[in-house]
Amino acid sequence: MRFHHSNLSPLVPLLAPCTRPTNTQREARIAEMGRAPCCDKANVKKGPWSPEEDAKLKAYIEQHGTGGNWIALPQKIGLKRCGKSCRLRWLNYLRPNIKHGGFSEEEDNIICSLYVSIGSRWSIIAAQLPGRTDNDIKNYWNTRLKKKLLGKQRKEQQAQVRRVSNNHQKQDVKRESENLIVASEVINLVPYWSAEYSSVPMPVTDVSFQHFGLNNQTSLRNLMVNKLEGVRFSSDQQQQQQPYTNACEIPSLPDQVFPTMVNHVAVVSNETNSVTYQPTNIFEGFENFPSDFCELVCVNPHQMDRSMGSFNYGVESMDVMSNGGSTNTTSTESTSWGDMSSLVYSPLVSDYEGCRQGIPHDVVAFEECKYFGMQMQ
DNA sequence: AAGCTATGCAACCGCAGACTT
DNA sequence: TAAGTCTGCGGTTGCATAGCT
Repeated sequence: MRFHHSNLSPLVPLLAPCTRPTNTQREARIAEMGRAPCCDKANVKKGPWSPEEDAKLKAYIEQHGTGGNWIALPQKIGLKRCGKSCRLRWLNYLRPNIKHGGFSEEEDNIICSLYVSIGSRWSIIAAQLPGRTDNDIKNYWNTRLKKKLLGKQRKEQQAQVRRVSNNHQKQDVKRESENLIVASEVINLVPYWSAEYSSVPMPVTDVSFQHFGLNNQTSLRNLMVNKLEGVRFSSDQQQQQQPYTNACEIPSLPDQVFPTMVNHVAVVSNETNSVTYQPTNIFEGFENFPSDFCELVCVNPHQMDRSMGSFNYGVESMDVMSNGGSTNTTSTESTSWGDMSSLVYSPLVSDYEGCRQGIPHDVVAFEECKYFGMQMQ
């Protein structure tokens, strides 16, 4: 266990008298007992970096490396900066081969495609774009790309509303709305690993990506179904106990799979804390489901991700109950990305820090891909 | 030219998880 | 195994500047 004297305020004796502590004393005690601040905030400089600071940091890291300890780094160099600040400056600005601005159409598509698939996991997205930082991509998405896509999305929706208004049969409206999902700009993005983007290196893993993109209705449906399926919505108990260890094992889902999700819901009584099951249509209240979903996917995929997450939690509770109240180990799998340790590394990683100290980002992406039920070969 | 608003981007913050002792 | 420490991530903030009135 490491002990930093700097964490202890010299003003506070270790055996303080039992009087009401001042704020300073309280903070010092907290520092003693719990998590220490990463740096002495009173003595660190904040704000933009000067060229001199940049030069010092760059020169030191190029010569000695980070030493695996960002906290100690600024002291060694003589910088009055927080270690985290140094790390950020290096990763986002000073390290070699960083590209700033000037995102190409190709990069736009990659970002959008991945955002739709995995949400705001910028580090994973950045790992697929050599020279780009997660911060850069995040900023680019928030300031430009999102607006760009929203503009296109609105046009699509307006055109679609006109088409749908001519269709009076409910069934047809539903089918049409589903097509809207697929037709929307975001969904139709060509998957970045397709041959069309030949200049972008294909991820090389044991399992190569083939159909990650949501470029057809089946993929989209599978995305949703598998996300739900992944939390054992199916009545197939055998399948419930067998998490997919390989995306190849994800069964192709029959067209009738949606009706199986119209099932039962756990109702918790506030008074007795008992749980009962009531038959329900889980899409109740989602009469506009397809278009709602489209909006989530196209306008705020991250929100969709969270929405699906709440689905997960709801379903997990069913899982627990269906086991007679015993904890079900599989429920963890449905909320985490699972154990990735057995998966292989891919050479397709950004070069810095040995892929951020060995985190196989594209493997994470693969896991997520698997999680979302994307098809792979 | 001055003031206001919108935009872009660098940097900060807090949290979670991994690692270490 | 528990608790301290460090790193990395995503969300947010604040400043500089461009564009508009």
